[in-house]
Amino acid sequence: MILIDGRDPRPIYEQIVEKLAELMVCGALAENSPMPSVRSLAADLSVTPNTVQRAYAELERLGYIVSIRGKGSFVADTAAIRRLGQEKILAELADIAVRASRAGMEKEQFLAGEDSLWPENNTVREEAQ
Amino acid sequence: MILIDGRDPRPIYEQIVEKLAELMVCGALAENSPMPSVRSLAADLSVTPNTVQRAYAELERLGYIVSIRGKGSFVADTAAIRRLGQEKILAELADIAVRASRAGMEKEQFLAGEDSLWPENNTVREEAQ
Amino acid sequence: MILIDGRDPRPIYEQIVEKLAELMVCGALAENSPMPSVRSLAADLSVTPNTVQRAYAELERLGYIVSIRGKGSFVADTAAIRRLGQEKILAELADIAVRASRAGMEKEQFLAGEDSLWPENNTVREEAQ
Amino acid sequence: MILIDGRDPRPIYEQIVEKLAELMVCGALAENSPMPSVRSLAADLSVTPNTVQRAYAELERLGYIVSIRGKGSFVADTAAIRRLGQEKILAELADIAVRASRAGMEKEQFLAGEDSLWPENNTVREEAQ
DNA sequence: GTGGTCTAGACCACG
DNA sequence: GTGGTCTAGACCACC
Repeated sequence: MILIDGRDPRPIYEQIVEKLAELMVCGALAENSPMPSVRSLAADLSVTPNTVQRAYAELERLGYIVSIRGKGSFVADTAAIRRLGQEKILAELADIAVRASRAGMEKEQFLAGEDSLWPENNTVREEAQ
Repeated sequence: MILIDGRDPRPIYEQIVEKLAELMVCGALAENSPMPSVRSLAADLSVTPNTVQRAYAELERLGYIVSIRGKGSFVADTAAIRRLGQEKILAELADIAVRASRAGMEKEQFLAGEDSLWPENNTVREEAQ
Repeated sequence: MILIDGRDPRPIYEQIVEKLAELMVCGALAENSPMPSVRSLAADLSVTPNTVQRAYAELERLGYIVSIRGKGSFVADTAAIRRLGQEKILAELADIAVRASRAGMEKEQFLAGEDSLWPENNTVREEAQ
Repeated sequence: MILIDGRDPRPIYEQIVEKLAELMVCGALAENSPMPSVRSLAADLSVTPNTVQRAYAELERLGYIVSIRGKGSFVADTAAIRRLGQEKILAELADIAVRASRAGMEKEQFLAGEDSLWPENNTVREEAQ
């Protein structure tokens, strides 16, 4: 389902949070559907349940899931999650735009790169990797 | 010259690296111009020279500066640095694009947001927030 | 009659206890009147009878109801319950007062806030929020 | 400095958070003053450093302290903390007021109790306990 | 020295 | 079975 990268400098629980959040934003995890249990996901990832627990706690704090003691964890309102995700992406985009500007890129150059990088184009190009 | 943010979770030396790299990408630090000495910069930032030293080492590893024993540190080939910076930005842009696509954003929506976020536009529009 | 909040971190049985206790303190459940049977309330709330059973046990321990084997559960002496509830509230009030004092609030400020927060006032004032 | 209560049903780390937050709201911990280190406080309280660590993480998330890797943890802007604390107290007061109202208390009764419970009065009365 | 993460195991309350 | 807390000990990066 998801994979953790030992070379990634970020803590494991944070990688789990990001991967799972992405799956929800993509719509791969439907609203109200049950998350894998803390223990089972921990076994799958070969990490201690404690670490998964921490990731789930973070996800709940961010409003991505709700955890119910004795019943399990469930993904929360998907529409809100997608909205949050899109806002986050636009914020990152704003940041990258000012950095591009300071790096001396022209607006047209940026938009062009932007245009050609959109995934639907990539599928047409069929590049390796 | 540059300022350290105590609330930033990243290590201090990394903040220094990023700030200095940005100054080079912007062109604020000209090619071959001498970097401030480790000790003077450390005094300016009120950090231990050890930390600045580490930042300089990282900058040299990244190819942003060259250190010459007994003479000091100098900013390296600016054009190459800018090129590197722009490539890095495009890579990040590609990543953001696929995530936006997966989050259900339309290409037009993305490009529009992109267009309006470009810094020079923002200064011109001056909309009420 | 009462509703369970899935997002409430407290255990379900505790929510049931609180809701029922409130109904008694309000006077909505008259003295000696029969409580709904464990099974019927469980069906109403869509929880397992086990959970309601636990709530009733807690209510009996607190002196809010008396259970008579083979006959059912009945609400206990209402006057005493109300008195208990009021004492509990005053105790909480005392705690809040010392904390407010330590937080640097003036007595007048506290009493004023107190005055304006009384429910009957709120309905009368109807200020724009 | 602070004491944890084994009979308190709340988790230990939460008790620590509350106690420390209170000390800051009271002004007992001055702005920018260093918090005890995770390990030393853990030793004082006879709990594992992990538990104190969690409490500190929560305090940082709430904006009460800032933790700097390799340097220690420091109490944040005291004025803002006090303001937050006072708002929290007023919120609790509002809650308790509606409960008192529902419990059949008269507004005058509530305000009177309120008035006599203010700590400055207590010091005059010099009651035991 | 500091804060932060992780492990391996245990216990608890809940449903 | 579930989520949640805690322990005892380890390791890491940073200053």
